[in-house]
Amino acid sequence: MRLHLWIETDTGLLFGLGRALLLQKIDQLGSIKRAADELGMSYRAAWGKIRKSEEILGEKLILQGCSKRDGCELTEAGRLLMEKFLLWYDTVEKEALEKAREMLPLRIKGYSEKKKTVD
Amino acid sequence: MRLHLWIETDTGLLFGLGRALLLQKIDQLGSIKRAADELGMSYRAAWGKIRKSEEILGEKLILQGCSKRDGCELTEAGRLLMEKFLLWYDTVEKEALEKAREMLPLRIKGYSEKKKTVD
DNA sequence: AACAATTATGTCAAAACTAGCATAACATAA
DNA sequence: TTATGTTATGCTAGTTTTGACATAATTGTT
Repeated sequence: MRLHLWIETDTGLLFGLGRALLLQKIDQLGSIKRAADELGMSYRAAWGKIRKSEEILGEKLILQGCSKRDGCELTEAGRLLMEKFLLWYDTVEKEALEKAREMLPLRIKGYSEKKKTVD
Repeated sequence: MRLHLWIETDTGLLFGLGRALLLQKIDQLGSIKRAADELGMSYRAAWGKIRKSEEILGEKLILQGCSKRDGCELTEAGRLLMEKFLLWYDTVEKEALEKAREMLPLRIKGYSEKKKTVD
């Protein structure tokens, strides 16, 4: 059993674990392309997701105009959001699952803790 | 700012606020049809959603074979799940939003608390 | 028995979303 | 200055999800 959890603002934001992990990978690898490859998605998809998030947040998450030969990196805001979000997500997910165990009448089968890539 | 939050098990369950509120309405009104109307969805859609949840849960949520003239009502399991889920959701959402305010670097605009129909 | 309201489902179109192709532009290395 | 890898973006086809239509079957009312 696991949670799907994301944030949405009035303006329609949609920022969830997927985006955060993508930003994390970009940060680690210094390239949208390589991050996309490693996460098994197309560059187009990765780029599109980030763009949409930026659009709604009204803030750049990725440095533009950075080297077009060697990749790209996050903006300060991007890195901050990514880090904080992952922290928040971890906390909330843990609590929510715990509470679910206490409060919900669900026969929980395997209880497969999703392996987290948040190291 | 608000949360999207639902539960998914290994078998693919997908039970979220929408389902819970639907069950709640059915419980209140004693009819899938009337609940669907009131929630602005088609009977077909409402029925389908419930069916899918039942299927994956392996448990009836709605009494079948009940009057086809005057409506239907929840099973014991259905009512229990609905009630507990709404409680759980409320708790988790509140905590998550609070933590978000503390932890996340998001400029929260209107902070429109979603009006809850959980009375 | 005839009628009305509702459950229960199949089906098929429509709409939303996703994936992938194509391509321009550009920066850096050689 | 040519080659390569990447950012950046439009567009289209394919897939998945959702929604509406049709229609039995059933049950209570009159």
